[in-house]
Amino acid sequence: MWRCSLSVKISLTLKEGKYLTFMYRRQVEEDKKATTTTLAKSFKVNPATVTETLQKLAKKKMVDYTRYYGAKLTERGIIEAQKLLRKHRILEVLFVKLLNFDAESACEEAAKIDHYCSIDLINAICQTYEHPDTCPCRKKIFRDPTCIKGWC
Amino acid sequence: MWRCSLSVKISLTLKEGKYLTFMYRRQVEEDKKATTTTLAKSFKVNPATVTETLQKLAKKKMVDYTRYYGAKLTERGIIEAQKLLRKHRILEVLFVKLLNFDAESACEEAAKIDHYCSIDLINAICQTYEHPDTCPCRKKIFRDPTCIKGWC
DNA sequence: AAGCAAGTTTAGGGTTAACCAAACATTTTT
DNA sequence: AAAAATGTTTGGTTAACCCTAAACTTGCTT
Repeated sequence: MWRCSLSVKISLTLKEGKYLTFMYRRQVEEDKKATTTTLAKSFKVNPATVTETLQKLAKKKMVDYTRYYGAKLTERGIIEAQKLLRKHRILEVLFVKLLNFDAESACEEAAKIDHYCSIDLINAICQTYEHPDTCPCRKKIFRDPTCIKGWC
Repeated sequence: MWRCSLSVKISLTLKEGKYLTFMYRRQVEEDKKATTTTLAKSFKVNPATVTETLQKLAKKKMVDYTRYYGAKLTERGIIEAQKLLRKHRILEVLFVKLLNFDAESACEEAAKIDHYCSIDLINAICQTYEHPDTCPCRKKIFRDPTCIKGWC
């Protein structure tokens, strides 16, 4: 949830968020393109559904979408994806460190709730675990400037 | 998510779950009735919406609903409400003990995600905190028979 | 360069979960 | 027994998902 220059609140639906993080992993972390078909297979939906969601994300300025070519995350899209991935990965850290979950279960459980967790909650966990910079499977956890390290 | 005798999966929507726990607190913990108006005010919705939801809960055998009289949780409704309240309160324990949240913030954060948390996750937290029997505001946390205490 | 296959989009739907307003029905209160 | 309060029905709306089938691009192949 953020505001653009004209103070219009824009928020992402659950699936939109999932698409964004999926695209981020592909585009930024793996330098591969996420095609309509890739997304469709991955989310087990009809390609038409992917196109629809991509167009919605384009309306929200999260991706640059070109018909038949594909979609690329915008600056905003990248920021949102990083926020979501941060939530996801901080939760994974919690589940592994506190509950001794293996990385895979941690990921599954995190995926169920990451979208619904507030930033405050995530920041509190982040602080408790001393601002970890990687998740259990070594992927990067992005910094949130409002989540400040204690000055000790 | 459970099955009735004919193996038909029945699950509760987010709001249905919220109604159930609200009614439980009223009916069982406070011995007051939850009227349509009470629910409508509490959830800030039109009374018509409450009636609709109550009827859906009745179809799912979670409440006994009588027009103009009101609704009472059934045995199943009580069980479901207890499961949900258990999730909610275990999360509260986590947030207070691990993150030093105050009881109120813990409740708010728990409310955002309790519905989406799996039983496995909740049980793991429950075990980590040694099967607490009360939440931060002293309300009862119900036992889940599948959440076994370590035999040490 | 033309044609075809693979991939993608459009068009037109469908479902479910939440809502609401207004008219109507029932209780309760006075 | 009216009036007031409360509850329900009716007939919508919106948003988030999803789908099939037909039409369209694009790029590859010959």
